[in-house]
Amino acid sequence: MLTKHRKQAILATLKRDGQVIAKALSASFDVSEDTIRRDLRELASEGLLQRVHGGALPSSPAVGDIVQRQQINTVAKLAIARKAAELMLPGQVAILDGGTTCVLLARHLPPTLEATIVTHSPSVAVELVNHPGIEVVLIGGRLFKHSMVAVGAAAIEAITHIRADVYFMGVTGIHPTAGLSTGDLEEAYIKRALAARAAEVVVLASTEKVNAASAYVIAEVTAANTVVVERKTPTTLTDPLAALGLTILHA
Amino acid sequence: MLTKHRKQAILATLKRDGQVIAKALSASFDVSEDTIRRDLRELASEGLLQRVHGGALPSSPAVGDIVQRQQINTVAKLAIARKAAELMLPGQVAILDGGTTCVLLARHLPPTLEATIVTHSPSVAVELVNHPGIEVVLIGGRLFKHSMVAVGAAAIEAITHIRADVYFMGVTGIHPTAGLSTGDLEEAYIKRALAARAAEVVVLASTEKVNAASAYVIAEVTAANTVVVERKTPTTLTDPLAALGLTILHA
DNA sequence: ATTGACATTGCATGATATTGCACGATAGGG
DNA sequence: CCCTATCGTGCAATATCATGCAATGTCAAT
Repeated sequence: MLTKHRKQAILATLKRDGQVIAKALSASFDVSEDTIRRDLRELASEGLLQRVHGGALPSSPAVGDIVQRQQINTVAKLAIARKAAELMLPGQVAILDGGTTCVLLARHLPPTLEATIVTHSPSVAVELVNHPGIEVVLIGGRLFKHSMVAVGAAAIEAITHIRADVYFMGVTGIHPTAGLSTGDLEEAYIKRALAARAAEVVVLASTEKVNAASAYVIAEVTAANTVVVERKTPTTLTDPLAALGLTILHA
Repeated sequence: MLTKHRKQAILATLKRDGQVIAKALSASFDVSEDTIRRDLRELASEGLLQRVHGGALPSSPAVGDIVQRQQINTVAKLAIARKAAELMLPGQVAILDGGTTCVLLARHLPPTLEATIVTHSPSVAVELVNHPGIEVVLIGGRLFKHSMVAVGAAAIEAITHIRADVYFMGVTGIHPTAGLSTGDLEEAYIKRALAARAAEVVVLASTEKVNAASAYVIAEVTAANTVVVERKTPTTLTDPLAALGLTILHA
């Protein structure tokens, strides 16, 4: 058994069980506990796990949780959300996508604003319950857990009964030729349906999304779209989009 | 069991239940109460929880909307929710009402349960996102902010496309002659529609609801209903219902 | 094939962490 | 006010740890 293989196996076990115990590893690999301890120490120094008395734990808590995604790139997302919130006008009907940025947008709507928000995200809905002036319309459907939004035929059907002034869309990629894209097919359908029902589409994206493309295309990048990105080396990153006639707002 | 793992589990339990009891933790982790006390002391010194006699409470009171209502009669509601959670069977399709008790029910579903939950409450939906085995179907519609559930024609229409095995219903009043009632007309319509689409209806109510009546009637009290109430002077309070042939479960 | 540099491993040893128990102090309910 | 459950502390037993060192294995150059 090679050292490297053993370390890989340790990491695999850790990922599977959420923890590893030195004694158990020693037995299963048939090496001394000292060797395991050495392995764990080295893996810990590489940041691949977190050493604790008796074994080890994952260095970063379990992934996949929306709470966690919420914590990455918070500053940029907050800036984008604030900027986008300014675009809402009193009396408008706006569609809010799922995703952390849209939750932040909902949180930062002006407290005195009177408007209607349509959303297929329970998180956004919960966020808006305490806002006195916002009427909330919830789009139902099967809940896609990864991004926590309603998808599927029921959602598509419900969307056809809506007409909105503006749709705040979150995307995974904005690419000059690949267009607007996202990582899930069902979500792409939903976003396309929502975009079709709104007079104006505002895309919210941090600059890391610009020039990136995901598997499922939502729409072409056209002059009709407004993109809100954070202010960050604007010339280099947004030029490809500006060339397409997109309206670009820097947060 | 690693010490750190145990502490994480304590924090998770605390987050889930809103409180932890030293003795119960000692039993569930199979360590001495001293060890638990030490853990709680250390977690408290890190500001992760607040130590109290007999156990611990969250350091910062949970934020959110219905949290305030959630804090009244918590013990009874929690007991009811736990009892009702036991009624769920694998593979079933269940409808969950809005309301704090149903959120608690969602939170206490067995982690290994595989089932489908239909709900018109974004709060319940959000609660279930991290449950690996539960498929969530969201009923859309206009959001009634007071109780934070979807209501209106769109919701009624969506409900007609559902057939469920069981409907866990929250009510404001259970009265021998006035029947099951609630405080909002729209909600009453929704509850009636949901009840019509479920093979079995389980009413969740603390004893204070028994013999009370609100403005809008949902349904008559019939032998077909099961009522879950907390165990509290059962003879005096539930007798009027038992006389009607209701199945009564004491939590 | 041999040699030497280097990595890996297991063991011994002293250090540290964790745990359960004993005992007196304290808090809460009746 | 008393009684009981819970608490905090000191202490001893055990488990786990880090380190040094010697034995063994690996591999490339000769």
